[in-house]
Amino acid sequence: MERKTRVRFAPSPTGPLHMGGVRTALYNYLFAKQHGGDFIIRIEDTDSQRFVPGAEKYIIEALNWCGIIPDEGVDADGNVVETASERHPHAPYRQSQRKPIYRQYAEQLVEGGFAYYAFDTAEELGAKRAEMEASGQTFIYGQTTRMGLRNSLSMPEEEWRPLLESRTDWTIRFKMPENRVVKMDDLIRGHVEVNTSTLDDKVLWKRADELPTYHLANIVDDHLMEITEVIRGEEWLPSLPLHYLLYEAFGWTETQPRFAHLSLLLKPDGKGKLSKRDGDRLGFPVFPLKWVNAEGEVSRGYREDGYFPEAFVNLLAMLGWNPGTEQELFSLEELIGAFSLERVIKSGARFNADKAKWYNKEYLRTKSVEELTALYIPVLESHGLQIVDCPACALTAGSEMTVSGADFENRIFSRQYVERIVALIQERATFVADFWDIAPYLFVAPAEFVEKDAAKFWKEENYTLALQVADFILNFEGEFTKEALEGPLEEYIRGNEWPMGKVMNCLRLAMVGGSNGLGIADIVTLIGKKEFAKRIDFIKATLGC
RNA sequence: GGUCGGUUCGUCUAUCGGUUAGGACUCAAGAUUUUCAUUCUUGCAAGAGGGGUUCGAUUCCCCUACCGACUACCA
Repeated sequence: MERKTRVRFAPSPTGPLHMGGVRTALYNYLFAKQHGGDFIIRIEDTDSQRFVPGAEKYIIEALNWCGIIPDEGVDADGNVVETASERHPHAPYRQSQRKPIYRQYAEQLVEGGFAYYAFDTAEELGAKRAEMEASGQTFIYGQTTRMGLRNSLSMPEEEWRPLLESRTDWTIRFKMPENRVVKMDDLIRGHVEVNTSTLDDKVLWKRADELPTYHLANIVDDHLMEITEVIRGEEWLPSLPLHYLLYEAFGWTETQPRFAHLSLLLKPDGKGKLSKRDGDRLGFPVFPLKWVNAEGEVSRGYREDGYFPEAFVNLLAMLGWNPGTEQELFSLEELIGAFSLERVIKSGARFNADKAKWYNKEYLRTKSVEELTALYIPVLESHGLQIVDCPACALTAGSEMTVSGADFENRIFSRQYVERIVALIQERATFVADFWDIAPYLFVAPAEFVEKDAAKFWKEENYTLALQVADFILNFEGEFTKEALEGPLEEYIRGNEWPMGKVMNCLRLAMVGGSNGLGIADIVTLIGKKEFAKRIDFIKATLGC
């Protein structure tokens, strides 16, 4: 019988989700949506020791920012669902709240002869491990050692049975079959075989906190939640044989999900997988959102760094997957249509910060001026400017605001003025925050001049001409727009056979403070004649003429 | 150490045995521009090594090397 596609993302709330985790969630989401199925989020908090407050909320907020919205597991307010309902028949979705479910399944395995009780303390095992490592060997709790350890296989029942009652530190371990070849199929990696003789007896359930370990909880919940495909990180591939064997032991092989193991995200340089430290070291975020840990240590996030969620999702999708065509820009909707596990790359992908920026730049170009302006206004305000709405851009009582909507004196600018600027510099930026660095002089007059540029251009033979050009601009009678001014201005300079570059750069030096920036006609028609004249006066007073 | 996985330009990748091994990012050069940026053009740059199989291997097989994951009462 064809089952409805149901996949899950099952993070452990031990810290912020890093971008590799977001990618795993994304691939799960894309797969689910493409097959018209459900994307479920389940919190795997079976390790009470490593629980980090706030991590769960962070994870959901991060996915939400990316547009990865779960069908199940989280309610409309972004809270993990704690009780079952019609919409959430499989709740709760936090494993700590599913505590009562697991023990019976663990006991079921013991009864079936697939698992056993183990009474060795953590200290005893630690000592054993240290002892064997000292002689260059590796200790594993498994088929070669289990009969020499304290468990319900090695001890007579009358001896271990009372221990079950009197002690609270025992565990249930899986009894790994001997010398069996487990044949597995992975949607990405193909056929894989492993001999069980190299595998150990994993702990499935811990009496101490009455919680299962990952392996048991995972299999039980995936089964109960009717998961059809498990798409997870490569670090789980080595435990896949155990998971196969668990499905078999439970008698659930008929509905066993199919597995797909994703490769890891690697460091941009050197060896190893991408880690939190790489971001700090190389200057890019490793996390989707900013995170502050208990010690007050701050990790930057893509969102706070100015990335658009669409760009972040796009770049993540392309890190380890490609459509087989040369298309690189995909919306989430397009990704849903194009995605396929068959085209997921087997090898690890090295993250490249330059490419990440390129994606953002591409998305920034597609944004509307209105949207970008709304994002830019807070940046301007942080520089001490006031942005007001001024549809007419006309003079208002008590304000020096020019017709162009800029009042340099009082540092007040109209939103419409900002929009004109955004339209001009949009394609020069990678992030909205770059807007300021590209053209601060459109809001604040230069207070000083780049020495090198001033020395190069502010020479008598240049500025005497430039000042005449300035007069031409000031006395320009036509409509004071770039389109109207540009032609006559150029004609005037060329007509006099003056050196265009030198003259223009003199004026640019006065307007900008340096020798690069927008076109002179753009700048002067934006800032207006009054501000233009002020800047000319200022450079004359400062550099002399 | 053992088990499993991986290996095409610096990076992300295409190639389903026959290609001048393609694209993107980065970088460089040129053109355009009043400067800068944009844009356009061009360039640099790759099949880890060794054996097979085959008329022919980047592609299939084996070995070696290297990289990675796992080897917890963590996920």
